[in-house]
Amino acid sequence: MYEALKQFISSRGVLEAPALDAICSRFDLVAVHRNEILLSYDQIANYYYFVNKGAVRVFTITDDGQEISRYFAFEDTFVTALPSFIDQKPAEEYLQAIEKSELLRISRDDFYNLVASEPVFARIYTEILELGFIMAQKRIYGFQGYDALSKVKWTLKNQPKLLVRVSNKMAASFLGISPSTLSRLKAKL
Amino acid sequence: MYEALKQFISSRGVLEAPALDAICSRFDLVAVHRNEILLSYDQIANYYYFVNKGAVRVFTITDDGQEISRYFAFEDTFVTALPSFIDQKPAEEYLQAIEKSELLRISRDDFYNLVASEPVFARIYTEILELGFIMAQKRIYGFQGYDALSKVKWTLKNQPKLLVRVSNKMAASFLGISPSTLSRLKAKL
DNA sequence: AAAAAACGTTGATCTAAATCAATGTTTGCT
DNA sequence: AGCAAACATTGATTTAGATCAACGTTTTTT
Repeated sequence: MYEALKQFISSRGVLEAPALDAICSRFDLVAVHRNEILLSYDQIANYYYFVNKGAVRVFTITDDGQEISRYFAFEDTFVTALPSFIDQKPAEEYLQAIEKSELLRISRDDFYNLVASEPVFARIYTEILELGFIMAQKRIYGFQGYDALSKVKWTLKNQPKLLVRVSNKMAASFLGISPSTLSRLKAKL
Repeated sequence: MYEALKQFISSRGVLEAPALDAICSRFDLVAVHRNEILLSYDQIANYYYFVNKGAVRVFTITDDGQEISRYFAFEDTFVTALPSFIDQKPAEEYLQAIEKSELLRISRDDFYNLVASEPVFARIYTEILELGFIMAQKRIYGFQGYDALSKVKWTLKNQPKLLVRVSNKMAASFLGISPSTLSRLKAKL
C-alpha cells in the first residue's frame, strides 16, 4: 500500500525505516470512484493527496458555466488545492478523481507537523513547491502566444499522459481551445 | 539602503537586530539603467534580486523573434529566473530592468546558506515559492478561456501597477494579445 | 541637438478558431 | 439490459482578434 509513497520519499533523501514508516502511517488510503469530487468550490482544502493509482483533476467553473482544467495528477504525484490548503480559504476550485482511484491522504495538521519535524519532509514540501512553480511557469511560457497546434504539441511533449488518459473535453479545457478544434487537430497529427 | 529589505524580512518573523544585519550584509546594492539586461537567455542564474526601487521584467523570446513577458517585479519583491537558479541550467529567459533601478543582489551560495542556517530565511524562501506558485496558478485561471477584455480587467485588478508602469508593447506580450488590440481596449475603458 | 529607430494609435483587411448543427458513440443511471 | 444524457466527430458559418498599413510621438543614439 505504501510502496510508491516510500519510493517517492526515499528518492528525496535517506531515511531510516522507522522514520519512513512513521511518515507513511500518517497517510490514509481512500478509494474513490470515477468522477468523484474530492473537494468542492466552497470547501477548504484539509488534505494533501498522493496518487497511488488513478488520476485527479484540478479544475474550476467560470461564471458562465464553462469548466477550466488546471492540472492533472497521475500516479506518484502529490495534489491538492494549494492556495486553499495554505491559506485555509475556500478553494474556488474542485478536486475530482477522473478514474477509479486509490489515493493516500494526509491531513493538513499532520502534513505541517511532518514538515516541521522531519527535515526530509520539509525538503519534499519545498520540492513540491519548486516543481509546481516551475511547471506553472513552463505552462505559461508554453501556451502564451502560441496557436492551438503548438499547445497540443507542447502538451504531448511535456505531459504525455494527459492527452491519452483524459477525455477530449477535459483536455480541451486544459489547452484553452474548444473540443471541436482539439478533435480536428488530433485527426491530422 | 536596507530599510525595505529589513521591513520585508521582519514582517515574516521576529529576528534580533544582529541576525537581521547579518542577513542584509549578504546583499549587494547594484544600480542598473533602464533596459539593462541582468541575465541572458544562455546564462545561469546566480543571483536572487530584491527590488529596492524600479522594476524588473522576466521575459523570453520565441523562435520567431516574438517577446513574451512572464512577470514584472516592482518595489519590495524578489525576482530571479527561478528554474535556472534552482537547477543551474541555462535560463532560457531574460531578466531586464525596465526602469532605472536599485536592486539588492544576493549570490546563490549565500542565499542557500541563509536558507540552511536562518529559519526565518527558510520561511521566506518557502513563502516566495508558495506565493509564486499561487500567483502563477491565479494567472493561468485568470487568463485561460477568457477574451482579451477580461484579461485586461483581471490584470487591472490583480497587478494594478502593471498597466501603469509598463509599456504597451510589454503589457500586451504579458496579456498574450497584440499591442493594437490592447491599445483599442484601453481607449474604451 | 539632430537623426534614426522604436513605439502608440487607429483604420482596413484577413484568418484561426469559436460557435452552431447534425450524426454516431460512449457513459451513467435505474 | 435498456434508456437518457453526455461526449466525440465533422461540416458550415461567424467572429474576435491578428496582421498590415499609415502617421504622429516618444526614446535612443551619435
